[in-house]
Amino acid sequence: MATRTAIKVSARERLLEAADELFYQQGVQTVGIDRVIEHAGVAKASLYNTFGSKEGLVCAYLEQRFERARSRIIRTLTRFRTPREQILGVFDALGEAFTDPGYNGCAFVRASAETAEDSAIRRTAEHYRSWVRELFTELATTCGYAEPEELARQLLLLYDGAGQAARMDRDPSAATTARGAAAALLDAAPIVG
Amino acid sequence: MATRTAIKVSARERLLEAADELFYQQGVQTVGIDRVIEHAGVAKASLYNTFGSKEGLVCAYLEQRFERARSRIIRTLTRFRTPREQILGVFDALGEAFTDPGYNGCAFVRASAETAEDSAIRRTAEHYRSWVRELFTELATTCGYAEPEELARQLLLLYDGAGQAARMDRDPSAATTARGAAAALLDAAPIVG
DNA sequence: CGCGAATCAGACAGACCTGTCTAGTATGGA
DNA sequence: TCCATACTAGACAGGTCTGTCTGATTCGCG
Repeated sequence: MATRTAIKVSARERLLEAADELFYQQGVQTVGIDRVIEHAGVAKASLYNTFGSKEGLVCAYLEQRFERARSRIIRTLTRFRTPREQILGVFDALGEAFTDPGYNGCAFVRASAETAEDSAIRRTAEHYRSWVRELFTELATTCGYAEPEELARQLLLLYDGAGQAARMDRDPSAATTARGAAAALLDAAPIVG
Repeated sequence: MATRTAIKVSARERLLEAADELFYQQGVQTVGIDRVIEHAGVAKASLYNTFGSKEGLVCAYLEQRFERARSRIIRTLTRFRTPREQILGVFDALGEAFTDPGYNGCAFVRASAETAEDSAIRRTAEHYRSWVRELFTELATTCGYAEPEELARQLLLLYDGAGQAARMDRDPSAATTARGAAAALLDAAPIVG
């Protein structure tokens, strides 16, 4: 092996892990650089050499979250065959995430809420958001619904709302509630032809 | 008149107005005390005499928001007669709020996202949230639905999700989308007896 | 061995934060 | 006229923040 990565974890990886824990639990504004490097056991210079700035670290943290969320959802989708089951499966994946005792809401929504209008952080959050929307749109199109975009928008409302409720009410069953509502919307939506 | 309030606006009112603009647009963590008092044209001592701390000011700002949101919703409800129309009317009131060019998401959600777990700010946000949920529950009960609590939870998901979408996608039509989804849920939900 | 890259430890600058305190000013009512 | 109340202006303390910089140390690799 080239650089014994199995034994010694790189500063980059330790920083990302610490950022994930601290930023997600306590918020990207509340947590300072010093807390992150202390938790990671890494020198401050390493952080600035690797990520350039705090904003760079926050974006890397969000991108890592995005990759994980995406692979979790895609993995769930493979368990179902029909697009209708797959749409509802997205809410199952959400429910899985909610059962994590450390669940603290959608990382992208929260980071965006803490950040100014035109930042790179906002753009990263929007990237995730449009991915979910397009996923719903594709699945709804495959189902043969007459207005897949509008249906996808409705499903996204449930998706967002479930994350909100799970956090603010500390109630993981919000995913089940959202799943039930989604099923009702799918039943009610007009099919093409 | 006792203290000529018509001519000179009190420090308290000016502070609340400045807090509303700055905290809502830019976030309660981002905006510092100095910016608030400068924008209000008020001495720092007046802030601490009136509200005790920054947290006190933030809570007062949120309570003012709560009162305004509540009266806006109640005003909208009086325009409709049946409880079903009133449920959908809540989403009309939401749409009104979204058309404000300064709309920047649900103030309670955002303040909560920026704040630690056990703060008075969180409690104020939860207060608002439970009010909305109870309103939906009462209206759903009056409609005669078999499971008004579950239906109210579903409607709250749409309510939350609409605020989220309106902010992140800068799309006021999220209220219309949510209204349409709510109508579908009302049509699909079982009636008692 | 010796080089170079990665990393560590921590001082430092400069800005901003909340909250306290002193001192001065305006004004309405007794 | 005098006093209480409400307010203004701003210095100050003590802390935290981001980001830079210096110098030492580790370690894989030729």
